[in-house]
Formats: sequence, structure tokens, C-alpha cells
Amino acid sequence: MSISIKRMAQDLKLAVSTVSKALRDSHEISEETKRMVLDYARKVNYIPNPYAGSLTNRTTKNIAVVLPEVADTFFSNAINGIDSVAQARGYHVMVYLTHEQHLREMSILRELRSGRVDGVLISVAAGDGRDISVFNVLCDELPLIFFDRVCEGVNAAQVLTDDFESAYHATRHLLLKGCSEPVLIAPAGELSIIHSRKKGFAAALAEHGIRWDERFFYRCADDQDGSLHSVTALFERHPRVDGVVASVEKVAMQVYAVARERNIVIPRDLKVIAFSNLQIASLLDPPLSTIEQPAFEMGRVAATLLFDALIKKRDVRNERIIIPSVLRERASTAETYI
Amino acid sequence: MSISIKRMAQDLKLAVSTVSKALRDSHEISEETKRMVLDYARKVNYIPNPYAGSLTNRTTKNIAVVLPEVADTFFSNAINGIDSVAQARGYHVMVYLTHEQHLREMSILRELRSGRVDGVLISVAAGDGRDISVFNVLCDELPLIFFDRVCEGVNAAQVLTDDFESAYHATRHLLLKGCSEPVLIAPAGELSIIHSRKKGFAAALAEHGIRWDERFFYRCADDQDGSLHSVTALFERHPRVDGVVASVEKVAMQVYAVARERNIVIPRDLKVIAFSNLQIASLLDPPLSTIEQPAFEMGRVAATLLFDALIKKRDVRNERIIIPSVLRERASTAETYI
DNA sequence: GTGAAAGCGCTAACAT
DNA sequence: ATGTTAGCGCTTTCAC
Repeated sequence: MSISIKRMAQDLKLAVSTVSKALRDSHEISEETKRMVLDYARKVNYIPNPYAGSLTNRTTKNIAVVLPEVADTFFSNAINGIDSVAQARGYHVMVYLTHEQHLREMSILRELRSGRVDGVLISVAAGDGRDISVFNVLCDELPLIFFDRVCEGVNAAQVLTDDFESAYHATRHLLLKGCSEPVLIAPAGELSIIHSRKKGFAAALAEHGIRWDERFFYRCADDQDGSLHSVTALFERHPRVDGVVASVEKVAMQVYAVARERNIVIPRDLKVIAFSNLQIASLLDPPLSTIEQPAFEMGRVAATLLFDALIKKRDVRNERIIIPSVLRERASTAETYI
Repeated sequence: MSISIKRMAQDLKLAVSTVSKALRDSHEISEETKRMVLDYARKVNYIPNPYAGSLTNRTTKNIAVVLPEVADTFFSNAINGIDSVAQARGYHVMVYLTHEQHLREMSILRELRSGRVDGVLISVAAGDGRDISVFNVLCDELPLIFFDRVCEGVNAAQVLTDDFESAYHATRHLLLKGCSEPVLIAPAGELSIIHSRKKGFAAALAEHGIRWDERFFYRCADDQDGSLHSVTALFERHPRVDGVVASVEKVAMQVYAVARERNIVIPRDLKVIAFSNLQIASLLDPPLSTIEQPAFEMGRVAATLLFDALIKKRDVRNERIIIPSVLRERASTAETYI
């Protein structure tokens, strides 16, 4: 650890408070002593202990980012966006992984009430029977911003993308390319974004005169093996499915893997479009059509909102910012003529 | 913020220290008061302020993970490995992104001397003319563990993979599959792992009677566009190149993109193998042969080492743990018969 | 302008 | 078994 203010005060034969004020460039200290203190601080390489002051100020310059996982292009790009503004404002980013378990999420959020961080950015874990109160309690104590996966009924800002519209366009795209039996595959668990996407999906079907049926909506297990198994089961049970809107990137990859294994040719037998930020979507076999979410931007905006609340003390709780996704059409949804 | 010990002491008509000891289950407190305090703490939802105690203990339960980037499967998996042990031990993970700029890295490391964290895990940024002293100063003050990209000459533990052997085997693989003009492509900047890989690459060449020549070693720009440009330039200048060992995943993707654009057929005209942890390597067109690094495991082991130093006060500075990578042969390096 | 003193929330000697 | 006191590093009144 570096030298303390107390020590510097002794060395310079000044009072601790004088040194403290000089370091913070207070107007009540003479230019002369200021320079003297600053020079000495530089010389002995003084670095203030962030947590000592935090006791009085109740501000740590730490923020928490709570995520389901990090090995996913959406979240890793979101972290980049968050980090870009955090670094610029001198804040430090603590990352918490819930692994899609809302019990773990709950205990993390409880812990965050300790004063370890000044604010929280969160993309909630999927989970049924979630208890909203943890969120409410937490956001009474410090600024909290939801991004992407929000939790309705909590008085906190939200940064999302247009899930309804994206799903609607993606589905419409499949139908226009000739699909008659599309499904929406999403991981298990209650999730705001899945809800919206489901609605968008249904809206596109309705527009094409297809009545909604629960069989169009397919849930899959969350883990790697489980979802592979689920996708296999889907094709066993519904061999006539000819289109997939994959709600997450991993599911799309499972669909690709299962299709390959079962000699289902994409896009001839099956068209696939996925919510994904994979930069290499175009290098897949076949290139994957995607709904690209503005991950970096969403992270950036969410963080900016948080710092507005933190630094400018702006009340952002009623903000709800929607940043549109982009549909990138590639070969996996190409029209095929038989 | 939650209630303080002081407040609880008042409410219970006890001394602050008694409450403090009761909470920490000290033997010098009667079972009766302990239960009373614990019950009350639970009732008012007491959560200790981690940084108040940190002043006396000089321990924050925070660790720093310093990385070049997060949108890369190696690093995101490494974070998973780190997080798995950090969560288990009740530690909190702060993530710092250097974006491969060693100046930024330096200022981050300087900041970390403030006492904000108890220890550091780092995978260093590429960079020439780096100043080792920042590392030395830092690791005199707190435990520091290098993982994957280490910095020689610093007295700190290292967790790495067998870069020399991996590169040797990858190159040998290319040669055995018929390549006569392989190159090793690596991003610019001085980097321990690149150094080892270069040696492994050269060793395989030597074994096949090919004398080392600098033209076999190709540097590319670090950023997205830059590396695309570099790869294009490589094929312009050396059209006879028929094999690539890509030192990072992104470069391999650029090679794929450029090959496609220039009608170079992989693996017929060009064989490609990459250091990569992409789970979807097998779904690329063609499936990419990879040297898969034990990212999660490396993160896990590095973190375990750090906590050994932190919790058990074990001196781990001379540890040097090598975890082997695995070569996964896929279509991008398949032998082709003309 | 500078300094003394109190206090942030907690721990740890040292009484009692 | 409980309480008193001091102190961690720093900020912030309030005196001088």
C-alpha cells in the first residue's frame, strides 16, 4: 500500500486536514502549500485509499454489472460499452455472473446492498416465480438500471431493444421466404424479452392468417447438452417445421448442429434466423441470418444513464430507452425453389 | 444503506464491540447474547459495510482481473473459470479492459496499488517497449498472478498453456497435410505467447528441412479493419502461401473472409488452423481446425493460486503451471488430392 | 490560511 | 462475558 495522508502531513509538518484540502485543491489553501503538497505527493507516489473516503462520502466509484453469463457476444459487447464509459469517468466495474440462476442473482443483489458499489447495471436471469421485492429494495438504496432483460414492475430505468418489432420482422421474413411452419425457440424461464418476441412472432403469423398455437413456441433447456437434446426432440416431434427463429445465439448453433446431423439442409429444408451478435455469422455454413442487437450501444447508454444518476444526481428511474436491432439477411433464410 | 453496528448496539443496549464480536461468533460472547444479536441483525437486515473493516484488516475481498478484451472466447471463458472460484470463496471480481494498449494497462495497474483490491490476475496487453517496473512495484504490494500472456522477469506466478508445443504440433499438422509454404500470423506487439509459438512454428519447419525465414512470420494490425487489410496484403504479396497458423481467433476469421473474397478455397488452396476456443468452430464453412486452449481451467487455476496466496498466505510466486492445449483437427486442414 | 477534533463503520487491544 | 478506547485513512466542521 502506498503512503498515507497522515504520513505526508508529518513529513511536511502540516496538519492532516491541510494536506487533505491541498490535495483536493481547496480554495482555502495557499497556492504555495498546495504546490508543496502536490509535489511531495507525486514524489512519494501517493495514491489515496478509495475506501477510506468512501466511509464519509458513501461513494466507492465502483459499479456492479450483473449478467447471466459472459461467454455470449451480446453480453461481452455490452460489457465493452459499459467499460468504455466507466473508464472515462474513473469508475471501476465489478462483474457478477448469475449463470441464469435467479437464486444466485438474488443473493448477489442482496450482497450489493452492503455499500460495495454505488450503482448497478443488470440484465436479469431467466427464472420463474421470481421475487420482485429484491429489486425494489435494492433500487430504493442505489441507482439501478436494467438493460436488455428488464423486470417489469420495478421503478428503475430500462435500456432495451425493440424485441417485439425484431421478432415480428424476423418471422415475417421467414414467412415471405416460404416457410409455412415456423417455430420460435427460446430457453426456459420467464423473461421479458422472450415475452415480447413471442408477441412479435405471433403478430407476424396472424398477419399471414396463421392462428396462434402453443406448438409454435418451443422452449429448450438452458444448458449446452440440454438444449441440444431439446432441439433434437423438436425435430423428432415436429418434422414438418421449416423455419426457426432462435431467441439466443446458442440455440441457433444447436439447430445448425442438429440439422447437420440429421441431414436437414439449411435453407432448403429449414430456414434459420437468430437473435445474435456473432461477428462471424457470415462465415458459418450457411451464413446465418441474424437480428443483431446493439449490444455495445445498449451497454454504453445504460452506463451513461447510471452515471447521470450517480454524478449529476439526475432521477432517471422513469427513463425507458429503446435502441433498435438490425436484421441482417444471409443465406440461412434464402428462398429456395424446388 | 443498511443499518450500522453502532445503531444495533444502541437498540440492544450493548457495546459496539460486543455486537461486533457476537456477529463474528466470538467465543468470548455468551450464546444468549449471540443469538439475540444475530436475531436482531437478521430482523433489521443488517449487512456489514465491507470497506469499513477493510481499513483495519486491509482486505477488501475484491480482486482485479486485467484483460486485453472480453469479446474473445478465450477471455470470456477464463472469466468464467475465475468467477467460479471467486464466488465460492466470497470474493468479488473487478474487470479491467486494456484494449491491448499497454499505456492504459500501466495506468490501471498504478491505480490498483490504492488498496481497491486484494490481488490481481492479469493477462498482459501486447506492447513494445513495455516497462516491467510497474509489475514489479505492484507485485511487491499484493499477490499478482499472470495467466496466459505472462511477462517474464517479474517475480509472480504464471499459469500458461504449452504454446511452444501447440504451435509445433499445429505446424507439423499443416506440413503433414501437404503444406509447403505455411505462415504464422500474429497480431503486432511483443507478447510472451507469440514468442513461444514462433519458436514452436520454427521447430516444426526445421524438422521438415525448411530453414527459418522472417517471411514465414507475419504480423497483422490489431484492430478489426487493420487486420483485414493486413491479411489481404499478405495474400497479395505472397500468393504461394498455402497454410496459416492463426495466433488468435479473430485473425482466423479474417483469413476466412479474405479467402472467400478472393476465391481461395479452404482447405484445397489454403489450410488454416487457429488458436481458438470458438465453440462453433465446427459449424464454420469449412469447419475450422483449432488449438483449443483450456481457458476455463486456466482461469480457475490462476484464481485458485491467487486465493491460496490471499487466504492461506502461501507464497506462490515461483509457481509456473502449464496446462496443455488440445489440437482439434477439422476440415480446414484436410488433406486434398489434386 | 492552517490546524484540532470529530466521525464514517468497523475491529482489536485492553480493561473491567 | 461485556465495555472502553483507540485507530484504520480520509473528510469535514469549526476554531484559531
